[in-house]
Amino acid sequence: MSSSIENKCKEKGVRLTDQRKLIAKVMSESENHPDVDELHKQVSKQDSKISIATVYRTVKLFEEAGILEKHDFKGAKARYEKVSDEHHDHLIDINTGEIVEFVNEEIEKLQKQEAEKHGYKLVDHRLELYGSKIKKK
Amino acid sequence: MSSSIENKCKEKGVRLTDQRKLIAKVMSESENHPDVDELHKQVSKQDSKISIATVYRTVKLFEEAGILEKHDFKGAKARYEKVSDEHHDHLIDINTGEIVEFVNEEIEKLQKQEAEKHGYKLVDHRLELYGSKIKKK
DNA sequence: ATAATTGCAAATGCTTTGCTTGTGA
DNA sequence: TCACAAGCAAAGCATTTGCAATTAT
Repeated sequence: MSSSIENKCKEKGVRLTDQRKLIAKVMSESENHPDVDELHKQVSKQDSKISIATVYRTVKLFEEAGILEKHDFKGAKARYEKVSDEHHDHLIDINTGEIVEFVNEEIEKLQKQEAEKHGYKLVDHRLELYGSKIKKK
Repeated sequence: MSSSIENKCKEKGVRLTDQRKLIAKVMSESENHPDVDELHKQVSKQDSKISIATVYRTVKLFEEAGILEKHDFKGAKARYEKVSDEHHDHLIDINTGEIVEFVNEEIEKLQKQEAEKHGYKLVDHRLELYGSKIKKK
């Protein structure tokens, strides 16, 4: 069966090679925003010949096609996730690197207002929260 | 006379060399969040022998001493600004790279709440707005 | 005096690219 | 078929680092 990302490739007319199908599959199933190295490690399990250059080229291609989203979190390598229907921001665990996704309409609205206040149309934004787990007693 | 950053260096026991004094002076007077290359270009006007490596080492040192703040805005090289008394976030003009600083207590509060909602103590955050100027008619 | 700092060039880490061979539509 | 993609190694870019010479305290 074809992965959700593979389907998006078909919709967008992105040519499907074995390598791309594999990367699409791994990213479709991934829940943890892998970086390129991790992704390469994963796909290598199924195709030991796949080159890291191909992984780089593919994530870039998918990003430009609006299929993957790239994140440059503080002090870390670029990480990728599949684009989802609704926008969300990220809360990053500074101890484990674990990521929690969240949606906060109130903040979204205030951002737009803030930009307008300065005479700007809000085109894009980046909101990242960095925190440490509060331990339960 | 000594610049504001130079004074901070004295307070924090950071050894002052001619190169550091110069970088301190330029950054103290700078209003536009320069990247390392721009900064190197500026200081080179007064000391043509200063090395880019020294500029890199110095901004890093100043950052670790809490004197400068580093920003990795989307798709650009690292830019630096002097640490100011009150925290602020940034609105970046996607056409010119110009930066508008803003403070929004409401958003700050909501960020803290959002983190807590997920069981995290908010330790740090990054909020960047990217926009384009609305032209007046 | 002497531990820290500089300048230089080489090394690094991540990412991109040129080129030749291979392949999907 | 044949424009496009893959693999490899080399190149690119921002940044860091080893080392010998220099300097601040």
